[in-house]
Amino acid sequence: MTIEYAILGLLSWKPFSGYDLKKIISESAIYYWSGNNNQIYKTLLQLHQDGWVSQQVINQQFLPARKVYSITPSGNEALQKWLKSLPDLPEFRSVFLIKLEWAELLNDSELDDLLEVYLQELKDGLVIRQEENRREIKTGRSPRETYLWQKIAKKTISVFEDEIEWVEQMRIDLKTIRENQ
Amino acid sequence: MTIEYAILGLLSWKPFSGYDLKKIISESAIYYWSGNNNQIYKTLLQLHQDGWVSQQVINQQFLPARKVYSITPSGNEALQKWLKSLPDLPEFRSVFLIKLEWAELLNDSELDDLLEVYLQELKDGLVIRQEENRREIKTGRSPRETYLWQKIAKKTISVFEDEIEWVEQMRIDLKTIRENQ
DNA sequence: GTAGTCATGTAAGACGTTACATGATTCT
DNA sequence: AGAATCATGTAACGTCTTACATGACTAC
Repeated sequence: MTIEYAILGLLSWKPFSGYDLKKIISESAIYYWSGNNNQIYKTLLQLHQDGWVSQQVINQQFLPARKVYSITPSGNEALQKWLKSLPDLPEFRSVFLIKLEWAELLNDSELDDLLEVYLQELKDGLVIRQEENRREIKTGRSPRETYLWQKIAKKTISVFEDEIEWVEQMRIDLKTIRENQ
Repeated sequence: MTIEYAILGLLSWKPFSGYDLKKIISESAIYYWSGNNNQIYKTLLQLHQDGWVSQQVINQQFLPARKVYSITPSGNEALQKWLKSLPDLPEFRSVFLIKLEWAELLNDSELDDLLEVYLQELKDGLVIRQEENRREIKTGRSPRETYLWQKIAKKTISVFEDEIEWVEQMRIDLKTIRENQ
């Protein structure tokens, strides 16, 4: 389970409640999970049972009690071990690519429509990601960390920028192919 | 279920057996599923029940019977409808990015090791993808399709190339950050 | 009064992977 | 002798999402 370590990593930075984590995970592009309650609250229970996090219940006047989790020394050890473990290759999952593969079943204008709609979605998605990054210009605990965090942020937007460029080039090329027929 | 349509798309190209599909899906980068038996054989059963594919049993001398599936007119209709439907945004899932976010817990040489190992994995992965593309230089049924198929193939390798470049730039930058301290 | 935020949690189901099971042939 | 290929399928399990459930406060 990698969400286990994703949460552990966040708690190594600051203590958070399940509710906080849910927000972070559902709003950040690098955390590719939906950020649903079930997964987060169950994972926190698991982490607590493993002794990797400790829980502090904070009662509130008119609101439900907050359960704030902090990383423990053994949790930190587990996180370190994971950080040093063999990294996984990234996965680029594009259902659009699968659609494109069978685009021969579409006529020229249908394909154009598909590309246009996709392009618009990408551009909207890019704006959302750019706003997400602007909202939190995170300063790290060291120049090295600040650099890495900026590099991560830039990566999430460059994936979209590259995809937009790729589609735009495709539209140009398709026009040329049609003219040469 | 998108694997349903992924299989339907392949069958719109040529008839295939479950065994054939398993191979294609597990070896191709754009089909991001593992290509396990369970999923494929169950999906084919489903597609057959829906009347989207037809089955032809081919008995063989010393080998188990092959069940070859072909797309039906209603399957083709369903596929067309799917092709024209709203495309999903691509997902870039990188566990490495989550690791990098907490790399502050590693010292300089540990981070260097992580980057080096990751880079090596990426380079190995790139070679595998390049070989995959070289194995089948697919010619489409039209210049348009040939172009699209090449564009898809190039995309699967450019994702890796971009990632390699990104990591290499990071190594250079990290060296500079250390020297300026 | 309707929707959103804060805050927890559970139930049901969809989706995906690993591993098991069979059995003959062919390659090293 | 052992492993790989061809070819089907099932069982068990892990992961992930959607939807349900509660309840007070706040903003429009």
